[in-house]
Amino acid sequence: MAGIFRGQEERRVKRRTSSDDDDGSESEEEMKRDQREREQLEKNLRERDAASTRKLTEQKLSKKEEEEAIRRSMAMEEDDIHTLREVSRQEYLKKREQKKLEEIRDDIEDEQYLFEGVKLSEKEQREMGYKKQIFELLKKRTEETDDATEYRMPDAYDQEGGVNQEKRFSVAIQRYRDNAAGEKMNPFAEQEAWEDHQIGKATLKFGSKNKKQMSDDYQFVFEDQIAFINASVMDGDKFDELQTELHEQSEAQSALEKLQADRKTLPIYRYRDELLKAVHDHQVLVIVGETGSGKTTQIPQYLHEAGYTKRGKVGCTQPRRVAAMSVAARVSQEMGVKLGHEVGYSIRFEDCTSEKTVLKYMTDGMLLREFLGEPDLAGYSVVMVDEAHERTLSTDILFGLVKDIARFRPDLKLLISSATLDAEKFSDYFDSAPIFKIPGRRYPVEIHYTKAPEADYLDAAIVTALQIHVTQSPGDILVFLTGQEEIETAEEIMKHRIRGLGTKIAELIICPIYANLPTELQAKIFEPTPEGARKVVLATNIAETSLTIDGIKYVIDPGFCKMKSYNPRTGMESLLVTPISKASANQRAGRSGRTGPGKCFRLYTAYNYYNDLDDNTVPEIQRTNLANVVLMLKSLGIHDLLHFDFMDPPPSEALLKSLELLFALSALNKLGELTKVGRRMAEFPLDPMLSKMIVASEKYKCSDEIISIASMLSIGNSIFYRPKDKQVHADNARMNFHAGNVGDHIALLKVRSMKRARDIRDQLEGLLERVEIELVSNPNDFEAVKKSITSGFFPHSARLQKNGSYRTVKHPQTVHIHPSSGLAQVLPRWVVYHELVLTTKEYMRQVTELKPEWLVEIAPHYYQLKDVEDSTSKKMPRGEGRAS
DNA sequence: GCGGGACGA
Repeated sequence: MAGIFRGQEERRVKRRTSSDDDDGSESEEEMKRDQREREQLEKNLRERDAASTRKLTEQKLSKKEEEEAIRRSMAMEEDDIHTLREVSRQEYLKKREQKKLEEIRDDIEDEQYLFEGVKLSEKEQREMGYKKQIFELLKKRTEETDDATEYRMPDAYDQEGGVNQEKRFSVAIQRYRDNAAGEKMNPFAEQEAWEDHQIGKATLKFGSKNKKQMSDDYQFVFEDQIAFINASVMDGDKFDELQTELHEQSEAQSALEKLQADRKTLPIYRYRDELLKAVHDHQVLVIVGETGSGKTTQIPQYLHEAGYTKRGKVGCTQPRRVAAMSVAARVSQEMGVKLGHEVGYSIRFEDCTSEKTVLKYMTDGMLLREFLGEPDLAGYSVVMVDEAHERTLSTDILFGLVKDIARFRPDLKLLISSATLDAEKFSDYFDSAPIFKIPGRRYPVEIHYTKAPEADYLDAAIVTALQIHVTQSPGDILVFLTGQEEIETAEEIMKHRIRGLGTKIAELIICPIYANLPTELQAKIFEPTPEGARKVVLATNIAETSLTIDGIKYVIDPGFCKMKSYNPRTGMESLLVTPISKASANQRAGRSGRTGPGKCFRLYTAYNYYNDLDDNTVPEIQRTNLANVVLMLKSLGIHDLLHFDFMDPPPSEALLKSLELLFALSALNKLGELTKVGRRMAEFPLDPMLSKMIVASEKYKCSDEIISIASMLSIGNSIFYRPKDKQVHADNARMNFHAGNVGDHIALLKVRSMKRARDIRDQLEGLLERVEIELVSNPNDFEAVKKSITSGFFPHSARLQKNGSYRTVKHPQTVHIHPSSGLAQVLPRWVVYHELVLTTKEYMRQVTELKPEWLVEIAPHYYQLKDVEDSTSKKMPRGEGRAS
């Protein structure tokens, strides 16, 4: 059974909450060790700085080269923050370089052999010349850097029995510094960009036209070759002036001073005073900060330095937990304070803050929760909504709320940070707030479009990947696909084709990645590519924002993703393969330009891009079930939801549907006011139907079982990992839980081993106490459990029809039991379901049998006797499918 | 006969 369950092992850091746990009580030994570590670190840094200064003077870097070196060192900042799992980059870069060298040498040899006696055109001769030139340059550099740079093996910072947080972040920071130092020594930084460009150009030409086709081995790949047009270049951001502070400070005395010096090299540093003035003059400010500008780490510090934290905290929201954690860690290092003291973070299950905390990083959903306890955010003097362009459900609601409180709290400053495209829109929404632009640092990305539309994008993506592998210079490939199944198919086809090509091409390592993949398999994509090989990462949208993979130089973008859409009328959710937006396409392209110039191959035409794609993705708030949003807003005292100031209002039908549901659950009274039940429900960070189920469990004395079920239901369907090759095995394992056909909800009770579910359960247990519900276990009374479930889910009832399908009772539509359900073969006469999904059919997921009379008993306001009178019962054999 | 991705005092 192991391996079937997806171990949701998020890296959890030990809580270090209260301020009193280390000030006085830190043991002497620890202090000594800390001291030793600090000294060692400082010593290392001094040595490195000295070496780098020497090197720099020797090489007499031109201003431009220096600029390039800084740019490179900065580009790594974000990566370090985002990928703590990163292994030593230095080593990887070295290998990559050697690989490049060998490949070019081989290329030159091959070509000399192949073109012997063939008359080359002038252009071809010139390209050959470039290659030889590049080869010489690379050779020279490899020899030089070999003795100049020290390579370090990755530190193991995950120890058994817990994660040493200090160690872990210090490793990340150290690595960041190593890279910065290492890159500064590279006198060929600028050269390399040119080389990459030229290599790409040269090999593309040779590969597709002449050389490779002469060899039969490559025929297969090139039979169905796809023609691309290089239509545009997404420019790297330029910054006009060079900042020399970094080098002036290179003899810095301590690690902290060095960090401070590094801060000054960020693009944002030059705008510091201007920014502070703008914040002083305006209450709301829209900040456009490109990737790598340092806005997330620096702005809160600037505000702190300017004294804003004297009046209250500076809060900065992130859409993702890891981002909140790692940014906070970085900032605490820069400020030289312990994480959780002056700088802290707050995410679900983990509050790493104390009374001292003045800079607080948190997930956007967390700030939303804080609103419930502190509707005016009195504790904050500044709120910064970062990555606002991602438009998560939580940010959209935050917008409305902060805009509202800003009106009666003139001392509260709001910073909204977004990408370029949306800035105007944000500004308009916040009453024409000024826009403050900060340039970032990014490498140029060449965009290629197909000449003609591709009918089969999956096949086209595979062909393109192989095409790149054979013809383009080293650098890993990232392919965006829509889902697990597609990724598995692509992996199979690719493996098959590679086998067909035998050993004539370099090794191609295929790495699938999607959220449902077990963590240990996910780690594969972060392993550095071995020498002589190339990695191709087949990813879902997860790689678009949530994780950063190093070494990606080519991106293949078929232009599709799966998107959730919600039909408020039927209450049905579905995942549709939809064309992506322009914003999304650009985000994808940008993934190739993180560590060097990159290329993006779009499997659609330039015409498609400009005319068929939407500018922005439809914000989540317009395509989701709003029941818990409505409950939350109601409990914040916002009554007129239809006129609430949403930036992009959700369809009113969705709002009305949610209000109707909350009324049915008796969370709202007839006037639309929150009831006592509703107030208790709002305490739970769950869907209202689940909250209601918990609240109702008090009456049926089975709260213990119910919160287990609720936590399992709320983590959704990602429990069962079901890889293609082990489907049968996985299904058998799952069926074991359904022994006795007790219904899907109760079957969940038997699955207790998942960490995330446990976390949620623990949280819910705490909340039970808060709303004064006793934790009572009643393990053998399934009827009580089922009645509790029914109390929350009675609007989701369905009745069996003669043909084996079901019909929902209240808003009649035909549905089916999902094949993964334990009741799929049993077909009870009456069921409640957790959710409706539209996939190949209209399915009810998570189904439990119920007695129709319960509906009238539990929800007399919702069901009348005539609704549940079994008109078909006379035609059906008695007793069959009757509730037990 | 079946899964985009985040997120929650």
